[in-house]
Amino acid sequence: MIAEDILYTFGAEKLTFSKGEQIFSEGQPALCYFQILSGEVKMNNFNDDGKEFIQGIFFAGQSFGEPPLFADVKYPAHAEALSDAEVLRVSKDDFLELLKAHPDEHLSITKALASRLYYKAIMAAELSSQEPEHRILRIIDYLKKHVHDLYEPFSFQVNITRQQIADLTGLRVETVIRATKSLEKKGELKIKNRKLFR
Amino acid sequence: MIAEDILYTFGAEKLTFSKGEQIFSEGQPALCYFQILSGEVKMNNFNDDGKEFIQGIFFAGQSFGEPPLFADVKYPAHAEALSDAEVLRVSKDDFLELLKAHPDEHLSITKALASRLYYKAIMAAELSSQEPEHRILRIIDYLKKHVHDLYEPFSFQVNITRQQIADLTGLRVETVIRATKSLEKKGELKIKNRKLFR
DNA sequence: AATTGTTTATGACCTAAATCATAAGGGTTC
DNA sequence: GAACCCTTATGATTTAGGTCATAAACAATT
Repeated sequence: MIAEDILYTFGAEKLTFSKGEQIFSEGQPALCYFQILSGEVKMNNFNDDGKEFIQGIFFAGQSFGEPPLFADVKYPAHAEALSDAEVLRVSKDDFLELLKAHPDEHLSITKALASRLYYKAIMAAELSSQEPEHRILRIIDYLKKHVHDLYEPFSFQVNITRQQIADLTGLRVETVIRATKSLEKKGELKIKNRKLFR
Repeated sequence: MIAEDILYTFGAEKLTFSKGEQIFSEGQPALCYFQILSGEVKMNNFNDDGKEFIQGIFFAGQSFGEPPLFADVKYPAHAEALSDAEVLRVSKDDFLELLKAHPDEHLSITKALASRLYYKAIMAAELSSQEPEHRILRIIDYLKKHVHDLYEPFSFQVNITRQQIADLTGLRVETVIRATKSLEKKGELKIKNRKLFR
């Protein structure tokens, strides 16, 4: 996350997207840096039979879609506004100039990439083999700890749907519903009128 | 990948590991930057029932295990020498000094992180749902294109075992063996005395 | 208040991949 | 060259999770 005023001095434009709107698409060349001012953005893929996989959900203050700027590849996923959202956009060239001019901001981008890589590494190991219940607890714990900074037991009300959990873990809704019930029985989760707590 | 001489000016030590030796372990705090001079290194996890998942395989010239240096978290996986290997090691503090002093090297690290993130994003979508045959072709294509820079059909002799493919994809050896046979029938792979070609 | 759509819920059934067992080929070491 | 181990191979069986169908709870919109 880069300080707003710096972004503006490097030609940032403020864009607004309404809920459900596409920000960029899988396969497009990466031309811009994006940073969220307000709202939420998800990055996702669809496999051959239309099933969605959510790569990640991003919140105000976070940037997204930078890796292809550095790696010179096409976007590996779509980006879509999950709610009405305001986003700052900086062209690739300006962005690279900015990093040169502000080493401390460069470092903060590197840190953001590193922590996403950390999350992906954990999820990869998890997705590869573990049972549904493990996978579900892992994203919930990730959201709780790394996104919402909560640590008290059951202090976190899961604010995404069972369907979104399914799309983040590669499971099916029904499986998520059954697994969360089973997790409730085991005391790992609480369910208060349909809302999950962890 | 950072120029060797620069690493030495920042206190790099050359370490040698023999095949199978552990370089660091999951859960340890990340204290050093590592870059491979010769040999191969894999990063891996083991799940509750002992099944291995290979996060990635790294070759001469590549660095590994940097994300936790930036993200201030513990190692999410083990690192083990796949062959006898020589590795340069720089302490975290020296490494961060190095990045400050050499913005261009910092950028190359950022690029390395970005391209790994790209790979992880693709594999995550793949792992989440696709059938075994898809998954297998994806890592093979990744190795062919991004690691060995080959593009001619069947020019790439897959140099990892069926077991390692299984550990990279989260499948079982038997499934990999059956799927590769089926892929050969479909003309996607060739198998010449047990070796896979793509 | 009625309508429509989304989210959660549950049961029945089916299928693909894991599991288990067993073996043969090839490489390495003593 | 015997012993050992790893890799590839194949068949039989099991099972977890996907698939399909159906519905109730709730939210949003008219």
